[in-house]
Amino acid sequence: MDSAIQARLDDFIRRKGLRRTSQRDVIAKAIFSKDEHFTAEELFDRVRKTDSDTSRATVYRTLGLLVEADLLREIDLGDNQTTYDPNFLDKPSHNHLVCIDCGKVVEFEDSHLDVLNDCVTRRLGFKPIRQSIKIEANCEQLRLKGRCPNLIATRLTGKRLRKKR
Amino acid sequence: MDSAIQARLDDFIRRKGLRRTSQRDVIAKAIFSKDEHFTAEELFDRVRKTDSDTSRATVYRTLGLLVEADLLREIDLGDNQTTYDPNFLDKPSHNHLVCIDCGKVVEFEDSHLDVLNDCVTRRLGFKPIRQSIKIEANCEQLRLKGRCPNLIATRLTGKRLRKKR
DNA sequence: GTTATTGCAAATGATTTGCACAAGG
DNA sequence: CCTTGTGCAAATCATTTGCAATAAC
Repeated sequence: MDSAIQARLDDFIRRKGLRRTSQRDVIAKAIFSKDEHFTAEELFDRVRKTDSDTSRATVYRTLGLLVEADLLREIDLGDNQTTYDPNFLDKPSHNHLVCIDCGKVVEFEDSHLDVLNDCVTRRLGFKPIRQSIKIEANCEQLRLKGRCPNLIATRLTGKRLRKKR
Repeated sequence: MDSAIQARLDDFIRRKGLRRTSQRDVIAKAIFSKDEHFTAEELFDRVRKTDSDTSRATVYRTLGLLVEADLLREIDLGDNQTTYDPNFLDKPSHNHLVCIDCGKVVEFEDSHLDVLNDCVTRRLGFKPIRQSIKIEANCEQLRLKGRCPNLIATRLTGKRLRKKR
């Protein structure tokens, strides 16, 4: 994990009068050693594999902490659980495209979108704080080539495909 | 309720080999007599007040039906429940601005955003299906005048303010 | 030593579902 | 009639919480 992130976390913990614990370290490391999106449950599995006996409750609590510290952002991908995105530190205003066919999530940035969002918001008499754009789309790979490598992987694991419960 | 909507619903029901029931009529009327966003629970209350003894389960099931018929759209306003928006028939590509201070939701349309979304999606090699832009913002009313009429109403009812559960 | 943190299991809250009965076509 | 729809209560599922035990500082 980037030491800059560790520093920001330490800082946040100190300013809040909280405590640095082994569980929090383990969780933060598990998160920021990748740039993948994840759900609480996925993170819990990852943490469990790595080492400790950190509990599910602590994972949830730490996630809340990291979101508050703005090291992590909650995003909504349309399944019914919160997805966490660790990439806002590097790309502060990216957005998400979700493939309806295979569930793949693509991040993108477009400064034009930012500008327009800003304009719209001010025009309506508000001060913009945060925007989230989610585009749902169909896979061109699938349409053109009749198959999509990601689709197969997704179907195998059952992960991340819209689960209309 | 608009007879065009009734017609579309009838059509959908017939094509699917389903049945027109009094409950479905009551629920559809409750929804489309207003242009307000609502949650399942709010709709259930509304329906209960109007007349029948329609059950919560039927409300949920009918909501699913109407979404499938594309007469209604699910949107995510950041509280932890699905909000339903009946205004996509009139404004097929509007988006939502949510005031962080008072919870007010403002609908807006901006053709530039549509165009850009479309470009971005194609650039990434996908076929755009649906986009949802949610802008979170601060109330200018509150900042400039020190008060916001909507805030007071919201606090009184406790409805629709972000409920970080 | 205090006070924050953790793990556990039980609680929550929105939504879904199984089933026996009721009602469209 | 035959099948779909409904109400009810119980079940789910992600997430939160109360509480006694544990660990930071």
